[in-house]
Amino acid sequence: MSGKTGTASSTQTARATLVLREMIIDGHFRPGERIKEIPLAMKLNVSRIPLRLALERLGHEGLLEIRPTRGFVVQRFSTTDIYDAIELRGVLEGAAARLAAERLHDSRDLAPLLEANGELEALLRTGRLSLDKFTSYIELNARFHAALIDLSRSMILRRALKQACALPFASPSAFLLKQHISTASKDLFMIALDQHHGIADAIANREGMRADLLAREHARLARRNLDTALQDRELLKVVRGSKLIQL
Amino acid sequence: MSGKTGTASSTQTARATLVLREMIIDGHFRPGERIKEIPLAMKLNVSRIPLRLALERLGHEGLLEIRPTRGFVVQRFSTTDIYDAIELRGVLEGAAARLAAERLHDSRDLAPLLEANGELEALLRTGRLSLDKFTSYIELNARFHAALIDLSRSMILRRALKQACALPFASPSAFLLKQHISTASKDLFMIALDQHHGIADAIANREGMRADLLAREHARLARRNLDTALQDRELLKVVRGSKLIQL
DNA sequence: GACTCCATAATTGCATGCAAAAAGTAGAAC
DNA sequence: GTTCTACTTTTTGCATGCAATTATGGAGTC
Repeated sequence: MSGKTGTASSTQTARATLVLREMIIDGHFRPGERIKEIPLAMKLNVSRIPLRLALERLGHEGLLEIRPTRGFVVQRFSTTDIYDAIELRGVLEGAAARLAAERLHDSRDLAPLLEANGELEALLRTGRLSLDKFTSYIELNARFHAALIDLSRSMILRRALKQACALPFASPSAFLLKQHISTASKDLFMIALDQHHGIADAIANREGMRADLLAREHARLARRNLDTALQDRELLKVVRGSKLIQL
Repeated sequence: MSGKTGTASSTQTARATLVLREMIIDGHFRPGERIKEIPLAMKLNVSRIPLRLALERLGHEGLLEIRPTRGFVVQRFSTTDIYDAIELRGVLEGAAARLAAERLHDSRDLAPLLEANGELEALLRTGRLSLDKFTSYIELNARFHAALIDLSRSMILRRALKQACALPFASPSAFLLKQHISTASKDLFMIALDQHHGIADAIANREGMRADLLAREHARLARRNLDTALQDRELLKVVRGSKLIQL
């Protein structure tokens, strides 16, 4: 009668964190709402201890506000917050790109970055984007960004970037929507890829400043996508975490 | 017989977090050492639940590494990590300064920043630095940095900066040591103050780029202090968190 | 009608004990 | 001498129940 409800994960805490994160992002709670442990624990079929740990984690991720001895409250985000979260990612990825340029020893280390770019290029060349190509795109894009932070060789920066990307609308693929495929957005993919090439080139030439600026500008592409989404209410509905945004 | 051992704080978790943080920073554990809950709980006079929560928090601060279902391990830092942590703070404060410049509406909002600078100036003018003047310096310096992040009007950036400064050697006053007072370091204080003025001036004139670069360079002063400390083993011993550094 | 104060209800904080998983250990087979 | 395996020990994960804290509602007072 316990937690055999399908979602297989090693511990109750991990399970609760996963489920609760999705619930919050999907808007099952009102922003500003205080979360009550006991009813929620019953709903999630876990006891209060793992639930508490899950709440704590989501608090550190930024989805919940931690009020000592007074529970957890669902965080509220303004559009400015979202701009700032994207800008923050840009600043951090910019720093990573600069460090990558400054710390590059062997140009062979660039391989993962160049590979991701190569595959992205191949993907975009093959005519229209289908749905599964879109999925591949997201995955390859993630690989590029992972390779970039690897090149920075900075544990500190990696931690900070991971933290920044924990917010659902801050990740590199936050505003890449299936719905965009058919519209006039292939241009944006090409621009993004060009920026990828630029970043790789800058790092290869040890042009730290250029790499920094390009990476920042690259992040601002997400901002443009956000603007598109914000103008179209229907589109905004499918954006992950949009329920947490108060316009 | 319970936790009436003096250290008054609202909850067991808060108490445990406080004490444990100091223990880790003071080097009561070896970097890389796995922390065992039960003995530690007995040592701290708390049960395992609040201890677990404290461990979790310190994990998110970056002092501990979280290994799911395999406990917590004391984080190990290289000198590069410390440089990176300082650089990260510089990048974030730079972004804050730039946003402050871009978002400044009313120049009267600069008051807290200018006030802190004014008092710092007065403090440095009055002859030699005594010990309590040094304490005031640290406090005023903190006020300046708090005012800066306030001016950025960015909750996101504030969160990120707070997270970055959680590491003991990343905070703005990390390498300001009592031991520095008498040595040839008044110059550094004056340089720091000059940078403060420059940042305030840049913000007042809405020169975002200048504010950004000055704030970054300002953070690098900490790096210089770090270099001084690294060259002198005796000095390094009194640096907060130095036991976590493996040379 | 607003305010204070108190009683009651709701909610979080925590200790204990047990179960499950991981780490460590010894012995046997190769 | 090495590797695999079974067993023991250690350690983490979690549910329950109780204590302490905080919110709530209502009576009394100004």
